[in-house]
Amino acid sequence: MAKQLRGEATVERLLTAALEVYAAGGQPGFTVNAVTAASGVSLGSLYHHFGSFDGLATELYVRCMEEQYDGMLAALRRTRTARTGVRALVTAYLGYAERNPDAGRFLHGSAYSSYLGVHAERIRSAKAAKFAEIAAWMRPRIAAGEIAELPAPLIEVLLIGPVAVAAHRWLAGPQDMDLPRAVRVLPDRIWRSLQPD
Amino acid sequence: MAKQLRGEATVERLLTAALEVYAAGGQPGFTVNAVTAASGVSLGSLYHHFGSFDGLATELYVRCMEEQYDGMLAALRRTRTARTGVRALVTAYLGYAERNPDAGRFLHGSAYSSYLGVHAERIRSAKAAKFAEIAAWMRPRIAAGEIAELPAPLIEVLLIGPVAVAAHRWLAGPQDMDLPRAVRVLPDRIWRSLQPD
DNA sequence: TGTACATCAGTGAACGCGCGTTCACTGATGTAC
DNA sequence: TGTACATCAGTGAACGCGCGTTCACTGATGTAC
Repeated sequence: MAKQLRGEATVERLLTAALEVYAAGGQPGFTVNAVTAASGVSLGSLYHHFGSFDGLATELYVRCMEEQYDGMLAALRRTRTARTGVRALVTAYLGYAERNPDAGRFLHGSAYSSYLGVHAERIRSAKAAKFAEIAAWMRPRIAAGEIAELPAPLIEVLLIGPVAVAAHRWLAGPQDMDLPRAVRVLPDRIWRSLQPD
Repeated sequence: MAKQLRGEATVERLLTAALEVYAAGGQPGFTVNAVTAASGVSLGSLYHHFGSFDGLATELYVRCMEEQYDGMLAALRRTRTARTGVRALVTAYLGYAERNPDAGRFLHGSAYSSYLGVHAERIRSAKAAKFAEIAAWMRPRIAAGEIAELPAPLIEVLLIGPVAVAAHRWLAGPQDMDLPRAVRVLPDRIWRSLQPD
């Protein structure tokens, strides 16, 4: 028997409400009851679709993360050189955070949180799959001597580290981080750190 | 009347036990009851000294953070040039995480957590005070054209971003991050990103 | 085309657990004179 | 040197709250024949 369509709509309503609840109340306000109240969906229905509250949170995390990486990959494909590619990745990351602050806050705030423990593998593999595409883009450029020959995790750290911290600072308090300036400055600075000798 | 000495010993026992509890059970296992049980100190005594459980967690956070930054500052003072200074900061950060994995995990895991909301100002100002010392070291070097002329928050992001993410990856699972290699590679790479044009 | 039936989807009251916190109290320590 | 007293330090039973989860159930949907 085919899946019913209204089920998908309910799932959507729950995930949307969950992000709103997190945005409004942060980690402490992020509870099953708050999400059911905000979505208008019953408690039992939530459990029917997600199995547990951690399950819902994991699903939301994976979706936001994939959305962000898909944006970065789309930007990457519009480029040709190693330099413009790296710069596009940096800009796209910051752009996503700027356009989707709620998702950004959820991603950053959940990164080390309780449900990561339970569904760690799900999240890890989803993230690895997305980063593998970026790595695939880099591989020939590294071979061609356009990007420094470093282990993938270190390239990732140099690329994502500064933007992740910058985005987090901005999301925590816009007065402490001038995001437009970060968008202007960081792409070049990060590109320098990845250039070959 | 002077403060009694045994009070300080109790505070010490509680903070030590709290770090152990966090290391053993992570965020979910980090509770008042677990800390009192592990320390052998009574619940009432904990509240006498810290006022609340969040208060204890904040105190622990500030201590670990200051310990880490003090290590970085000590390393910084042993250097003379801008390049060796930046490299020393990077190495000291990673070295602290390697030597104090429990503290590192607590710092990373607590960064966006519940009690940061309550005592946010306490934590923010303590961190700002420590980073101000690093900024003071950099200022004359920037003026002398040895370090790129960037806003302090962006310098901080370029410096701390990659090491923070690298340390976090290593703490989450040593198999995903070759820390000795990071210690060899990152100082130079981060230095490049901070060099003037 | 109609009916029987399996499965998907949704409901909401009820439950138990463990959390952070309170509070009335006792004991220890140092100061005043 | 001794005693009275204020304050610091420590105790642990008890409390209420809100959390995630369960479950017996009804309703909706699509398939089989």
